[in-house]
Amino acid sequence: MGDAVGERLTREFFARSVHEVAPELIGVALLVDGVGGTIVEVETYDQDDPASHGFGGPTPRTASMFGPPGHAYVYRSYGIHWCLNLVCAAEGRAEAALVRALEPTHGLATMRSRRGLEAPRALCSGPGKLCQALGVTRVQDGLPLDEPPFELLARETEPTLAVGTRVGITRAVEKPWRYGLAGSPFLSRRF
DNA sequence: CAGTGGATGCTCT
DNA sequence: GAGCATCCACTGT
Repeated sequence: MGDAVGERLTREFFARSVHEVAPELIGVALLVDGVGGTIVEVETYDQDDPASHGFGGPTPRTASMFGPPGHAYVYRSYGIHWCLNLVCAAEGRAEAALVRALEPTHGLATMRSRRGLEAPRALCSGPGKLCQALGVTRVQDGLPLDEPPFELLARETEPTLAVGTRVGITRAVEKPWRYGLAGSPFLSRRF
C-alpha cells in the first residue's frame, strides 16, 4: 500500500452520508502542497452524534462543518494541535470525517523538519501529528478539497478495513465509527 | 509496556 | 471557568 496514484477526487465524492464516504477514504492519497500520504485511519461524526462538534447546531467555530461538502473543517484541539476533517453530506447537514492517520509517502523530509526528527511511522500517526506534518492550520479551514493546496487521489485497489470505536471522546463512546487499514503500522492506535 | 499529568488556546455556558 | 475529536515526557513496573 501507499502508492495510490488514481484520479483526483472531486467535491461531488463527498456529497453523501459520511458513513458511506468514510470507509472509501481508506487508501486515498491526501496531499497538502504536495506533502502527505495514504489515509489509513478516519472517524465519522454526524449531526445527531453527541460527540460531534455539529451536535446542537452551528457555531462560529463549526461554520465550515455546516458548509458545502468537499471542503475542509479545521479546528484547534486541546489548545495545541490542529485537526483536519473532510466535510460530507449536504450543505447544512454537518457531517465530517476526521483524518486520524496517514502512511507518509510524499515530502518525507519536509514532514521530518516540521515534526522534528522522527521515525516514518510517527510522522502522521494521529490527527494532531498529521496536521503538523502537512502544515495544516486554521488557514486551510473551509478550503475546497479539489483545489490547491489540497489534492486527493482515488485509491486503485480496495483495502481490507478494520472497524472500531472512536478515540479520545467522552460521549457516544460505543459507536463503531472508526475505520482503518487493517494491520497498518501507521495507525494512531491498534484496533 | 501502562499509567499519569502538564502544556496550551479557544469556544461555549 | 470548564472542557475538550491530543501529544509528549515522565514515572513505575
